[in-house]
Amino acid sequence: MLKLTKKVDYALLALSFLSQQEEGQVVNIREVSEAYQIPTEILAKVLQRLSKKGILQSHHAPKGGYSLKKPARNVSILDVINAIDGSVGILSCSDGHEKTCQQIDNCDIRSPLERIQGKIMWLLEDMSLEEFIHSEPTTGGVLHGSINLLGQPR
Amino acid sequence: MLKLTKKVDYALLALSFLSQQEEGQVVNIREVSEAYQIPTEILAKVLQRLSKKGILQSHHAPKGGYSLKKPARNVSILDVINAIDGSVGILSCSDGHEKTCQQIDNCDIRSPLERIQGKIMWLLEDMSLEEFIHSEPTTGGVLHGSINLLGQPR
DNA sequence: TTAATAACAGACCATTTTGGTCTGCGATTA
DNA sequence: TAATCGCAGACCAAAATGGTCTGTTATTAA
Repeated sequence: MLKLTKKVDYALLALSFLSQQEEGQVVNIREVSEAYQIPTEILAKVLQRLSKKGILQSHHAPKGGYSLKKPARNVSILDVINAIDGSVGILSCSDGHEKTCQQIDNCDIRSPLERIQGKIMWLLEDMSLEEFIHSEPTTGGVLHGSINLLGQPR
Repeated sequence: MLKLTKKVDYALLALSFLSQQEEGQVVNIREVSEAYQIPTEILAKVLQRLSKKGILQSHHAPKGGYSLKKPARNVSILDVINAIDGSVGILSCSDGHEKTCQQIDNCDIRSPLERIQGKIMWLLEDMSLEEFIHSEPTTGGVLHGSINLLGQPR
């Protein structure tokens, strides 16, 4: 529920890794997969999609690999999620095939949910890969301690 | 991706329906399921959980049913999601069993993701059921006019 | 007192989504 | 021209989710 897929995790890890490279440096899949213990085959797919969506530049040759196509500043987290998962949508009926939704006729919650969804998307759109990567570490054990991020002002 | 489950949809629909009742009025599962075409058995489970979590009051008798236990103003959307799905967490490794995460040792993205998650949770916590229900309708076609087109169809 | 009503409980199965594997092809360059 | 790398898609396995089935328990009205 509201969870990112592992593929998005892998994408963000790889992008993080690539961002740390020198300008123009290419990195191949194996290097990334070894750095983070990600199965190469699935990482390959992830990077392919990022490349197809214009986030990565691929160098299709020996000594080739991938590099960022745009500055990390110009890539949003939403871009990454969209590239990998298709699209973000908290509504379970927002798959473009609304006919399948039994509740569509008298659905009281659609527009409120759209508002929430809009906020989430704005939030994801608003954070660039650069900002994401240089995010200050939070203090350890946050997640299992108490989710004290809750009260944190934005 | 980042999608709410149908059970949460059902919960929100039911809560919306219950909010529209007069004070003290109880509604049984069948009435709700007919109003929205939701299978009664699964709706039963959803309402049971809401009741167990203190969001609904159950009346276990003939002519019984459910009613809101607290004013809609005092129930957040996050409360509802937590009641139904357990907990919200965008991290795929945040299940309390981190040992299973291969990337934990050199994970560059954990704390940034925690920040995003915190923001999302704040947003969900900040919206009450009352606000949710009385949300202004968005102009038609928002979903398909813009949001949905951001990613490729699957 | 008892039968009807409605919630409670959990095992169970089906479907969908996701993660991951396997196989082969295509581009580039040393 | 062979080695290295990405590209592509079929395919399978595992997990999450949606939904069904069977039965139990509490309350009330007849």
